[in-house]
Formats: sequence, C-alpha cells, structure tokens
Amino acid sequence: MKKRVTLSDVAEIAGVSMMTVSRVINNKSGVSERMRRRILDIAKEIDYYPNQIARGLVTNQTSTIGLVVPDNTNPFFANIARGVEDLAFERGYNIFLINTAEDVTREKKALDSLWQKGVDGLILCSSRLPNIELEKQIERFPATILINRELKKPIPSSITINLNDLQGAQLAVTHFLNLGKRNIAHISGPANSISGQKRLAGFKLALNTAEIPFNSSYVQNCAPDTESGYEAGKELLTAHPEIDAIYAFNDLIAVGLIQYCLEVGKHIPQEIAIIGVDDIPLASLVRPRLTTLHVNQNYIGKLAMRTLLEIIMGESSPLAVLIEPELLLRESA
Amino acid sequence: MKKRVTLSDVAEIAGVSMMTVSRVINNKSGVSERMRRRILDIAKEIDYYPNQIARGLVTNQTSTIGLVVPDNTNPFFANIARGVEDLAFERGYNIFLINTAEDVTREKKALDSLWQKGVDGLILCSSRLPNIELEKQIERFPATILINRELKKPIPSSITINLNDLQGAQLAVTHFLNLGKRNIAHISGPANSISGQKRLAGFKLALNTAEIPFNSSYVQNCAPDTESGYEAGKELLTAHPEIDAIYAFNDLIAVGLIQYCLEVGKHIPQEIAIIGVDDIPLASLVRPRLTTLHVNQNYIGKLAMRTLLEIIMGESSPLAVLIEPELLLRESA
DNA sequence: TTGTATGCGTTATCAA
DNA sequence: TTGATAACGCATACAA
Repeated sequence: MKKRVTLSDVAEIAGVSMMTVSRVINNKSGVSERMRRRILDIAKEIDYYPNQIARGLVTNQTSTIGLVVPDNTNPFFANIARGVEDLAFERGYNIFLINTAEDVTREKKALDSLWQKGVDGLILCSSRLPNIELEKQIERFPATILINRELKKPIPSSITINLNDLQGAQLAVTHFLNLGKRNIAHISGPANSISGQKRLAGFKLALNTAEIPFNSSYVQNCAPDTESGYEAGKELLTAHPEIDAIYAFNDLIAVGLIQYCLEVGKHIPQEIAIIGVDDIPLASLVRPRLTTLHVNQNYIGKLAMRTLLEIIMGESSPLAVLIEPELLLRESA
Repeated sequence: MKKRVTLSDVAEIAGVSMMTVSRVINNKSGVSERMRRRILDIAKEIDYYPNQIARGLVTNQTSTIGLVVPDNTNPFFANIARGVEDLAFERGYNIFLINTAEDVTREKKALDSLWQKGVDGLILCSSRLPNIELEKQIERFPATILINRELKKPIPSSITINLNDLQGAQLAVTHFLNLGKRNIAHISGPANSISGQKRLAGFKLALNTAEIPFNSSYVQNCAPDTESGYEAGKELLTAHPEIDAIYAFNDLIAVGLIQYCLEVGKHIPQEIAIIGVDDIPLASLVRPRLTTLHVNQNYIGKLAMRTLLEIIMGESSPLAVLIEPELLLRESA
C-alpha cells in the first residue's frame, strides 16, 4: 500500500496553493483555463484522488447513504437494494448495506453506526422500531425513506413508501371467492412485523366485506422464508384440512407452502388455492407457478433512492407514496 | 436534524480537557474510575457519539470495508454478502455494497470510489479486471480478499478464495457417465468470466480423462441468470437434439434450462440430465429438484470477512484457499 | 492522572 | 485570478 497522494502534493508540483488545486478538482470557477488544464494533467499524472474522509469532515457530506433491510438474502430486498444501488452509483453515491435480521436491537445499532459514519441519507426497510424511537432516529438523519412503514405524524425530512396492503388482500380474497373457495386462511408474517399486521388487517377487512366470518385459528404467524412457510402450511392444513385457500404474507412463504402441498399430494389450486405477495423471480419458477400480488421491487428501490436524493437536494416531494399491487394470475390460484 | 454533539461539548460540561474524554470514549487507561464514570454519564446524557469521519481522518481507519459483486440479486452473491455483513456487523464494521453488473468500467469506478472512502479492506468477487490492473488496484488497499479469481503472483495483503472448478467439473462429468450419458454439453458462463473459463477448462479436462472427444459446438456461452439459461438451453437443444446431459455454469442457468425442458416436454433426467453449480436455495425448490455442486456461500462470506480482518490485524493467513464442491444428488441427474 | 500542542486532508472565508 | 488562514472533530505525542 503506497502513501496517499494529497492536494498539497499536486499543489507543490504545480507550484500553486492548495486552494487553486481544490478549485480545479471541484470544478469551481475562478481559475484560468490554462492553470486548470495544467493541474488536471498533474493530478492524473500522479494519480491523485480526493480524500473523501477529509472532505466529509469539512463539508458534512459523505456521498454515502445507509440501506437497512431485514435480510438482503430475501429476493424482495435484494431487488430493492439493486435498484437503490444502481441509481446511487449513477449519482456518485455509495451505499452501506446492513441486515437487521428482524432484530430491534440490531436495527438500533445499525442506525447508530450509520449516523456515526455521517451518511447523507437513510433508506430503512420494514423497521421494527417503536414509533417514538423511530421518530427520534429519523430526526437525526438529514433525509430518510421508510419502506413498509408508516409514520404517525409526518416529518419533513422523511418520506414513506408503502404497499397498499388493504387493496392487496382485497384482490386476493375476491379472487379466492370467485374460484368458489370459502375456507380461506392466512399465513401472516412475523408477529412483530408491521406489514404483517397490515396484511392481516387487510385480510380481515376483505373477509368482512365479503360477509365471511373471520376465524382466528385460520391465521398462522410465520417467519418470512420458505422453510417456515412449509412448517406453517403443515400446521395449518393438518389442524384444519377443510381449508381450501391460503393468502400468504409473501412469496417465500407461499413457495414453502407449495412444497408442503406437493409433498402430501394436495392438488393446487383444485384442493387448495395459494396467493403470495411480492412476485419475486422464484414465483414463476416453481410448479405450479405462483399466483401473487405483483410489486416492482427494482422500481421501489430506484424510487426510494431518487426521492431520497430529492430530499437531500432540498427539492420538495410527496410525503407518502402508496404502491398499488396487481394480482398476477398464474397457476396456484 | 440537530446540531452535532462533539467531544468538546462533553469536555466542557465535565470541566475537563478533550483528551480525558477521548481516553474514556476509547477505553484507554490513565483515567480515574470516578472521572470515567462521570464522563460516560455525561456522554450518554447529552447523546454523544464519536464522529467516525473525524476519527478516520486521524487514524486512517474507518471500520468500513468494501464488498464488490457482479449482482447482489444473484442468490449466490446475496448469500455471500449476508455472511460477510453478519460477521462485519459483529466486529463493528460496516460494508459498502457495490454491483458491477459485470462491467469492467463500472468495477474500476467502484474500486476508485471505495479507495476514496478509505475502506480498511476490500472483498472483490468475480473481478473482470485484467491482471495488471487488478494487481495495481489491490496494492493500494490495506487488505483485500479475492473471491472467484486467482492472482499470477501472490500479494502479501491479498488472499484468494476459489472454488475447485477442476474437481467440480470432474464430479459432474463422472456422474453423467455413470448415468450412461455420452453426449455431454456445457452451458458456460459469460465469455469474459474467469470462473466461466475455469469451469469450461475443467469440463474439457474431465471429458479428456474420460476419453470422450470434446465438441466445441456443445458449449454455449450465457449470462448467469435464468432467462439466459432458458435461451441457451433452447439453442443448444434445438441445434443438437442428441445432447443427453448438460453441465451448467451455475444454478440460475440450470434452472432456466429446466424451464425450457419442462416447456418442450423433455424428460429430466431420463432424456436429459442436468447439473448446476452453487446450490442456491432455488435449486431444491424447482421440480425436478436440481442436482448441483454444493458450495456453502454463507461460509465463504464469513471466511472472507474473517480472513480480511486477519490481514488488517496483521495476523498471518494462508495466501489462497480452495473450496471443494460436493456433488449434491437430487432429481435432475 | 490529566492537559497542551499538533496534525490528519480538505474546504470556506476573506484578503490580495 | 490566486493565496493565506482557519476550521471540521478527533487522536497522537509529549509534557506536566
């Protein structure tokens, strides 16, 4: 590892002050064209790159943003992350990626460390923080986007991006009813998941509008992965064999459920119809192909990053955006 | 966003110099227990967090590492990233995640920006950089781990982690032969992928040891995703219907291939046997379940991070580690 | 056990 | 158009 080349190195070789070099590097006006070219040449020659740390100390800007997700291995978040990173890279930003593993303590530590690193903005997915705590955290960041989480009272530097879970559940349940299904169950997300609670609420509401009684034993909590989906399906279907349709918290769970049905020979969708949420790539790869509520994750990622940049730049933006899911009919329902 | 609380704020309130506070914050000795407690209390009281930017400027350490992957959406890299991040978080490090999209220019820019941010180390996956360029890049980072890439001449601050692609191809081809397959094809990765070239070389070698002539028209290059795998399979199998086994560059491609076979009614593995590489979760979710060369991605991620930390800490480590893949028999071969 | 002076690499401010 | 000086927040080296 070689010694760092600094501004003063360039300045010394050019025989000018550090300030002129700084001006050139930052494309500021007030430098003769001849000087500018000369300095640029020297900088390239001796391989000078500005030290972002030093720059950050004085400007209070790091060209860095934090992205906090429950699990970057979940295709839903992986796709969001890709959207975020693509746009960030394009705009000269780097992203810190942190997993919370759905653990509040870890989430809090993650936010603390991001704050210490001086990120210019934060994209926080599926936060588990209690409202007061969350608001306090948001207030110390220059800008933040909340995905899958709402705010009681709006904060100017913050924008929320949410799925219309009410509408989503409505679409799913209505489709089940059209299929002639009546014993509709729900595999809910983790108990402390806000989206989980919202999707469950949507499910209840949809049942209610259809005048179907809600049966709480038809709801099963479940971690958002295939293995847990498999187990949840097993429990639900052995306890209540009459269930003929299941609305799953997400595609991962739905796919796990499909695995179980395949294993015990339950026919999908004849004996049991299944609808997931997200439309991750996996959904169209399994057999039967998964019917699901489509959400464009890459778009959400890009949207989040673009909006975050707008807040940072001080441009106005809507305070909350609602993403409308579309029912994507495939083979499982 | 409130004003930053600094060391001197704490110092002023405590009525001591900044240094005593600094010592306490950094757990250095030479401060009376009484003073230490008092300062800690004040720090907590006024919500003081050290400014890592300022700290980094003087220590030249940022508790930050860069992770560069072709595509964080590919489960193989997503799992590695998770392994890296989990361990990094545990040890107080944050990671910058950057996608290269298999684009050399982008990769170079990524490394430049990481360097400017002063990362303490770098984990670089599937680098496409030419050797000389790569070596130059590595030399300016304090420590780097190369995954899926070898080095012509060893660099002290760098360690490589590679899959034994020769052995992997051997396992796959041998298994095909045991199954009675003779017309064995290979869907190779992207043409400029180093692992792709190595896996192809392994494939040729394995064929050679089995005294089966190598037919270059039985090899098809392909981007590492399901859609491309589907297309590659289509081309390969329409041009050469006699092919009865395919060794795919990775599971994503293999799954795409399975989709194609399903579509045209080719029976797997009777008419065509398929073996992939990686063993991503998807492999056991598709039907028929994919036979593949198992690699523990999370382990690789953790190993990479652990080894990187060792280099940073100045502890010795092996210069190259070779991961042995295991043939995991499922249903596709 | 505590404090003072100095510098990390850069930009902001003001002066020339 | 250019430069000198201070400042960002902290840690290192040395002194008391």
